[in-house]
Amino acid sequence: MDQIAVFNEYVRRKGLKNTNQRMIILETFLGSKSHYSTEDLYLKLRKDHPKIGYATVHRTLKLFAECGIALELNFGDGQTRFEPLNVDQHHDHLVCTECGLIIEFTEPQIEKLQEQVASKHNFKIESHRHELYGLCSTCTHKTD
Amino acid sequence: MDQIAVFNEYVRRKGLKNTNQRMIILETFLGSKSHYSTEDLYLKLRKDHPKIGYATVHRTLKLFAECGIALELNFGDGQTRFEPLNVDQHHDHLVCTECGLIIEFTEPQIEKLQEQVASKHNFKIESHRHELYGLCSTCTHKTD
DNA sequence: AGTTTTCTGATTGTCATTTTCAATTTTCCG
DNA sequence: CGGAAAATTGAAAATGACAATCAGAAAACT
Repeated sequence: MDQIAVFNEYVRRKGLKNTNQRMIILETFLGSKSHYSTEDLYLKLRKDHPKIGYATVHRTLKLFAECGIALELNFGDGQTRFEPLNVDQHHDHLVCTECGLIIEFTEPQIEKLQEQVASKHNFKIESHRHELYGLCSTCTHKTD
Repeated sequence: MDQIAVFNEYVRRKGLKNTNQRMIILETFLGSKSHYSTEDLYLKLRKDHPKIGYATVHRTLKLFAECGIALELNFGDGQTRFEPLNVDQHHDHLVCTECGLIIEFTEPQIEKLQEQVASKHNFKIESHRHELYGLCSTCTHKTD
């Protein structure tokens, strides 16, 4: 079941409606590897679909997060970002504090250790977030 | 060197001033295990020190973060929290999405794996953040 | 003590996000 | 199909956390 199917299923189950705007937003959202803020996606959409409002983009992104096909990211810069989420393949992030580059990584061993930590505290993990902040290889070698 | 000393040192080095308000805020901040938002700390302070303004609390917390005796936390609920930081002992967080309980944990092996991930990408870690969200033992057993 | 510099606190500004509401669109059912 | 009911849209305004402003107060320096 792909993301579009998940979304349609969610819409049906919740008695929501399937609109043109939502489909356009979903397709644009999925068709990129980026980590979009509402602003980013709104601006990108505006080129081809100038009628779609900011509020709609924002509400739709929240909806994506709600139904599990998008993940809300917050790198502490005051902008919530959303990334397309593939249920099977979770990943975490390396964030360059200099240039903003975002690298994704997975480390199954860390995931496993997390589970151990959680069970030690009788804690049931629903989600997690793991971000490493620092300098990417390019910025490390820059002379400021 | 304890946090108060670190702060005083920082103030001296930067040519800042050592005011009553800052000392009161620092003591109150250190004297609790909590993870304060500006609002939280402001309200707590107001009981004994109603003259201290919100802006001062906010600026002072930022100052603490700047000089390294506090850590800014962002659990994605739109509120930045600050926690007293002991330089020697880093820890991460388990956050209960139901009741807001925050448990601290440390896992040296995870730290080590992080370093490996970073070096794989020629990335130089400056800081990181690792949070596990889910249900604490109490909330797991609640019947909603 | 006097001067200079920083700090304080009330207020205002800013910016991302959320809500509002009238008009529109979709879905459902006859 | 057609029309009612319900949800959605988009522009605009509201909200809320955080940051900046500024005149008066306090601290540091001489």
